[in-house]
Amino acid sequence: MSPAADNSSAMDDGPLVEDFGQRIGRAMGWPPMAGRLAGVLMLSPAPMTLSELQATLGASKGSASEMTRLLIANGTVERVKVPGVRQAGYVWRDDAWSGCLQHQLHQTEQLLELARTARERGLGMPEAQQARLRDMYTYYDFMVGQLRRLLDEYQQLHAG
Amino acid sequence: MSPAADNSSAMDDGPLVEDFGQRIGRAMGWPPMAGRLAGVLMLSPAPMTLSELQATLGASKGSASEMTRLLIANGTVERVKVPGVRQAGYVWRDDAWSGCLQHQLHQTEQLLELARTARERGLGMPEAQQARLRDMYTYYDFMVGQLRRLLDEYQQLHAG
DNA sequence: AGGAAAGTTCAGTCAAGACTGAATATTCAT
DNA sequence: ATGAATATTCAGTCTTGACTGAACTTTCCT
Repeated sequence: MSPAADNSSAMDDGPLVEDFGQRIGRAMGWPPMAGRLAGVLMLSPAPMTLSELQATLGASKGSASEMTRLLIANGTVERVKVPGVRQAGYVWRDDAWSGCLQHQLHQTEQLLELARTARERGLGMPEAQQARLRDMYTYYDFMVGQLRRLLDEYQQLHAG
Repeated sequence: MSPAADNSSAMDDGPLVEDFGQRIGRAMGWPPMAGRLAGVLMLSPAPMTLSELQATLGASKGSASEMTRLLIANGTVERVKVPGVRQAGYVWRDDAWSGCLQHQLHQTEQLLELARTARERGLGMPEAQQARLRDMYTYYDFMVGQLRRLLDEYQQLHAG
């Protein structure tokens, strides 16, 4: 956090952070800046304030704020407040990856929902087409069930 | 295919196809047009030619061509050729969804690779940061393993 | 072989969406 | 309560990437 935050040890993770940014960001469907932010926070030894993040990323205040909120919403970052210190700190969560998995599950659930309505709307169609829609439903149904299981399993492993 | 392809039964799946397009396309990281194409082919009773697709989608020739190739590369669509007929037909594959899962696995493998190099590059860092990079590696390692398993399992179920 | 139909490529145009920054709202030490 | 520090919002700008269409290459019937 502000007073003691000497990030000298993190010097020149730049390229690494950029890679993270581009690739994880894209994989998660985030804007690039969110990925870079994730990279920075993942490698920061201490919580960072908004303005430190802004400076490190070379981003605007608005961007830093919005991307931070996005990562919080996705469960990878946590906001910590120290009483007596005005500005909040942001940290990479220990259970960040379980948050990612949860996110993936959620997305898949949306598609299952889509498949369900599609199957219903397809009831008047010839059998061949209905079969296609049924396949889709079956697939997403399978995936949702399995991802739920994976999430459980991962959380078990990670609790110990 | 051309001569017999009377798509009248498919009339006004339009909205459904649009939904598919927007949502599946996005989920898979495809351009919207690829998603719409997937929707059209999934609901088509017979193989469709490039120009039929172009007309149905209201797209350009170039777009129809490139999006078709993209779906083929992703394993959801197949190109069928009938000798004596010049133009090729395009069909939604029966094992399309297993192709999607394969794609997801492949993407995750890329991230595992990223995590692996990150972990190596982080060897000089303080323990706390190394732990973060190890977590990331552990996560993707877990996911790759599990997705491989899921792919197997899904293919089993779908063979019968 | 010849050439017309089919398919691909890619430079250019256009639209979606990421980022900025200044205006606005909120917070909290005093 | 007050106001200075902190954070959010959003209209406008700029970047990225999707789509078009015409020029080019390939295919394969005759």
